[in-house]
Amino acid sequence: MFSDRYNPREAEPKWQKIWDERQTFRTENNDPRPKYYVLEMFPYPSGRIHMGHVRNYAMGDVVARYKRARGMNVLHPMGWDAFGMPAENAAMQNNTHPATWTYQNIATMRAQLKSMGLSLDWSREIATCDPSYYKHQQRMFLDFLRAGIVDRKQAKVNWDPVDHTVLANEQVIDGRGWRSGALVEQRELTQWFFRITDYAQDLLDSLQTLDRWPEKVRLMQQNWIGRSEGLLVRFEMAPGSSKGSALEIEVYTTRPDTLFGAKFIAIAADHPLAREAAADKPELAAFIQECRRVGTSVAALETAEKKGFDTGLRVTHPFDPSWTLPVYVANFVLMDYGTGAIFGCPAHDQRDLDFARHYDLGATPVVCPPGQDLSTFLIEFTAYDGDGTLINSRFLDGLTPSQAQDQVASRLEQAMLGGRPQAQRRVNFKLRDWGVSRQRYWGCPIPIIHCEACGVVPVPAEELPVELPADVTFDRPGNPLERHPTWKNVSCPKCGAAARRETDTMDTFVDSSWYFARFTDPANNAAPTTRSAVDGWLPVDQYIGGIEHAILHLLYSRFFTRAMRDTGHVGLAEPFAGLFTQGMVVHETYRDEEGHWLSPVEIDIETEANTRVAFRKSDRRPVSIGGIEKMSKSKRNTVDPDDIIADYGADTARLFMLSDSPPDRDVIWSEEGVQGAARFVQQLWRLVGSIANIAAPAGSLVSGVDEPQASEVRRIAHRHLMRAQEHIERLRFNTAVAELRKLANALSGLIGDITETPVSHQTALAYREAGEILVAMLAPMMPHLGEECWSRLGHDGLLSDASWPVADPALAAEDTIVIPVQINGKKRAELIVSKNANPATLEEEALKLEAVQNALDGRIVKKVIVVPQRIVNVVA
RNA sequence: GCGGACGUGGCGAAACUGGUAGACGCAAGAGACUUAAAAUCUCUCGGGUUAUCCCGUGCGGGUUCGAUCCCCGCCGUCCGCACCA
Repeated sequence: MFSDRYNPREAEPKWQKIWDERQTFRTENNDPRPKYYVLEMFPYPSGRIHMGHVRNYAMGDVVARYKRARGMNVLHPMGWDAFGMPAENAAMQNNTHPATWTYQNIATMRAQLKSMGLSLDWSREIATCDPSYYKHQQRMFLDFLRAGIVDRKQAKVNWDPVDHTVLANEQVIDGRGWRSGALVEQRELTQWFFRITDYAQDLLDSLQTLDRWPEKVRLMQQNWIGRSEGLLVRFEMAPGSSKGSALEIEVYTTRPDTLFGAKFIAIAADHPLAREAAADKPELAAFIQECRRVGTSVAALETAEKKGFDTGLRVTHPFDPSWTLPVYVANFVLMDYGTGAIFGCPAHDQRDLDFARHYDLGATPVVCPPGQDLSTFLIEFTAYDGDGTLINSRFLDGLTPSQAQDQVASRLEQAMLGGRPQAQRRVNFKLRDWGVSRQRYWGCPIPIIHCEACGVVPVPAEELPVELPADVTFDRPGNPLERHPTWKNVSCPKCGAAARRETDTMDTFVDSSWYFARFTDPANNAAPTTRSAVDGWLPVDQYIGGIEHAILHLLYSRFFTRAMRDTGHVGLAEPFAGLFTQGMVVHETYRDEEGHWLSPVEIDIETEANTRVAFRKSDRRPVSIGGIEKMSKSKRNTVDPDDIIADYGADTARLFMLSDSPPDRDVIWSEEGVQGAARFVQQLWRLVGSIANIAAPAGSLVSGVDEPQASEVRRIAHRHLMRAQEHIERLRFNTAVAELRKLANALSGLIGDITETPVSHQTALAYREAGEILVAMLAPMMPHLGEECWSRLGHDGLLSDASWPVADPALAAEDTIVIPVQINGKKRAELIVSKNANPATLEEEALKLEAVQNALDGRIVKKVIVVPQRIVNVVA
């Protein structure tokens, strides 16, 4: 046969154009078929797509195309997470406007995504930086404000003194601003907050309902929310101790059972009492300053010694008026958890022990481990935090810690101090309210006006959106909105007096917290959502993205959906019914003799004596092959999707991203792997060609006709179809590809065996059916090849409009099966039997086998275990 | 420190719910075709002094007729959180 090669360079643009012209993937809201919403995390328009995008969108597209073929009304939209700092950084560096930069990137990346042949409904495209999007976000901000979900309060934030802006915790590296390198300061600023903590319990409880989420993500969110049950206990100032206003110190503890082991009280450096005590103690004031400076650095926290400063104050033990405890300011106590004060029990908390050893405060054990002799039980270097029996604890002696906790709580709830119960049970969360204020330009303006007389005044709904001014400068650090000559000067909507516009913008995570809802009716100009549309489409049936969003984006979206529900914008709480977190794309790294990183396109790899060696293309100098790492610009181990698509075609790139590695694990990009995928594309093309050559054009298959060859073809086609379906349903794309390869191999083998031509009518029809099954199976992964093959098989319409073949289990079933026969658990023989053979027959047939008798060697059969259709095990 | 995941050929991996370990592929080797190369096709490919046998899923135990899978204890790798009282 003459050259029969599939040419993706011609075919792919052709089919993309046809899909586009016929609006094949446009989705209507009022379609009667069952809905399926598949969504991949939308990209940040950074400039160009990378291989991670290719992997993410290839997976989503398989699901979308598959569900579509199975007769569902599939929503598969795409948009842009378009606000954010890189646009401002680019503006500063290149003197372009953030909007220009962003929209250029969007245009580039849209074209790249289109070249992948994704079945997206582009008519629903949204960009979060578009006023038609953020207008609704501003409206919801005001709805939330009215509903008490938005708060304005003072908070400690990371302040970069060089760039004049607040930084997120992630942007502070070793205590320094990631851009400026300046030491970050802690500042008290008034900021806007979303009251996510009001939803903490529900966000935690509802994790249990997310049974199609990875366990790992649920656990991470659970830990992040960080619920703990404990006790608030107030310690009275010892007589003559208090010089200031405070009469007591309130601590939070989860271990009230260890109260008789208390040796000290420690308060945070920012505790009001610490400040008060520092007023007449310069050394203490200096210590507090020191704590604040070190406070943010993670590295410093790891190594920091437990340090404190004795305030000279003393408090009384709640159960013994004659027992007083010293009060320290300590560097390891956090102001923003619990009450910012603790009681220290050195024997049963390692941090307290470290601290107590430093200041010689003692460590009386009060919980004795099981089996330990209490007279010899000593705490030296390691605190004991396990279970046991209470000792040295007066009325608690002999109880378990949990009994003692309850006992202490009950007693102190009864005891009165200053006219109130001395203690109170309290559930505490690590989760903090979500600070959304950012002193940046390229974000959604917060629609608020500050009036001298009226205070905080919402921008009236009819004046939304509050649009970003276009004429801004980036020649200096800080917020361009703040120094814009006119933008912030407005009159108060309430009293008409001169007022000031809020110049902070929203955290970009707000933008991505509801875009999935907006996709359901992106053209609604009057409201963020159309209830009939959003309630019909949500939840997202399958959400796919990187694990790096396990907490932030996914938790914020869960919160935001609840807030939208409580303000009437949606009718549910959980936006994502199914979540899948895909692995990264990784690649080998290369360095030249000077240690400079080299890109894969700069080198050649050869095999010498069974070892792979690399050379630089330009001068043939040796290159060392390094570890396999996440593709990154700094290590230069990236591969440009455009290059791959130009060289091999989108289908090959997609196929490779889906094969070999399980989708939740990292996939290693390799030239050999891509070539293997490309070979398979060609193999499929040739196979479909062979089938097209023998297939009869008309007539229909008749079941029950005894034509072994036809039955065999149908059997393998239906069997692999069934299995491939299962793999796709479970998002096991690597095994789905394997199933496709098995079918292709089997069909190639059968076709190669054909000696008689022409084949019988039934056999020809069976091949035709098998060919269509093959093409249907490959199409979700390789859609362009799918269409090309479909038309090669003689179809006029689009495969994208055709329905999925119906797998027939009866046709797939085999009449006879091979069953292993074991003796004492070791395989000794095989038994070929009818599929439906009953256990008695199986046992009888197995024992008759010569191999079995030989292996038994005269031993007496004690027992025979028969698992029909699986195994026979002879116990001798 | 706390929490979690993972550990199978030279490599990526597969194995349903405890039932033939290594499917499918990559790399490698041998051969066919070709003037040659590419492409394609055929065969081999966990280990063992070559077998109707033995060993083998990180290591050591256990449960079971039977364990990659379940239980206990180690070792290693990776990830998340991290002074959260």
